[in-house]
Amino acid sequence: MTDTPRPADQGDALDQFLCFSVYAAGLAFNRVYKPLLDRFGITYPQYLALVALRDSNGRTVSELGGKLHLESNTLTPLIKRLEAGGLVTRNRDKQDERVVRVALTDAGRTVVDEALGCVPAAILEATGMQPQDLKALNVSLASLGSALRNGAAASDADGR
Amino acid sequence: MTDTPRPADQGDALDQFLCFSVYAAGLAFNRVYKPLLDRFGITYPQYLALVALRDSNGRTVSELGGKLHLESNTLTPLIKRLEAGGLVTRNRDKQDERVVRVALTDAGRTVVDEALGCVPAAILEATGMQPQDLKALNVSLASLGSALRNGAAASDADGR
DNA sequence: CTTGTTAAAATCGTGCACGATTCAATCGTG
DNA sequence: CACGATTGAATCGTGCACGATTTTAACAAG
Repeated sequence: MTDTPRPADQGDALDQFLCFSVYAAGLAFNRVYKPLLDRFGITYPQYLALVALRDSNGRTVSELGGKLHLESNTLTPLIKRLEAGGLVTRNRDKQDERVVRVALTDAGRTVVDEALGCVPAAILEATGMQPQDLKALNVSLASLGSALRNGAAASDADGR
Repeated sequence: MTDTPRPADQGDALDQFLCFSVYAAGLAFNRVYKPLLDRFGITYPQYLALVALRDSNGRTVSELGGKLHLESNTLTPLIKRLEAGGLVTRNRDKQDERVVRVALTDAGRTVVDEALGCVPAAILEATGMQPQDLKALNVSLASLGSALRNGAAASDADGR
């Protein structure tokens, strides 16, 4: 533990790629979250969806997708699994039968609240970083993400 | 286009989560990479694997996994797809028949070199950020990633 | 009312990521 | 040499992410 005798992950071309750091950090987050969320019987994307629903319950699949940056082809099965677990309900909107509104059940709200009560603190500790550093990193990454999303649209509108 | 008239992705709890910024940035990177890599017939993880191989050809599956932070259950099928595409070869080591050595073919090397010739520049442009800012972000993220990986190991050795 | 169009969600096929397990080769010790 | 333990890779089942397509509902002329 005092030394990591694996000199293999330094100095390679991959380490110069920001995209790889993002990719690897995503994998690492997933692995830290997994044992924490297993106790609630949910996965990491499901956790994100539940947190999004907590903020604005009864949103449509599209609206949820807008927050999570996912389409219905990914969200529909995920939400159905949450429904099968009794954490959310899915109901067609009476005014517009095309849209499906997703809402937390009482059990679902309990799970999110309990998870939010302990998971973020555990994650914070796992990062070993100061809250203000994490916040700064969060701001940079959020702006990177929206640049990548808008940039793709811009090059479409641009000239191709 | 000058403005993004969707007020839906600001101010939510998710936006306060660093893990979500990492997750969303990863999705966004994937979407920018996809059309760029489609022309070479490879996926984003396959691209990362080829770049890793370019640095140290003939590495074992485990060594490659050490660089990419992946296990054989993920790498084996990925490498077999690269082999099916004629980009790498897989050979059992003569000294130790347990290990499989993966090497770029000439076609594979050509693909990586051509991809590296144009893709990184396109990605840089898509981020719309200055190289030094990206570099700083890369350093922060790399340290976050290794903290998350070591933190898990530390809590293993720590009190359990 | 009918027909063409748009919009939201769902469905399908492929590839990734991972926990758990299996299989074969190597090694360690007797 | 033998045999239990370890190691490296592969296999299997589940869930995610995505492109492409389909289905159903709403809407807009005519």
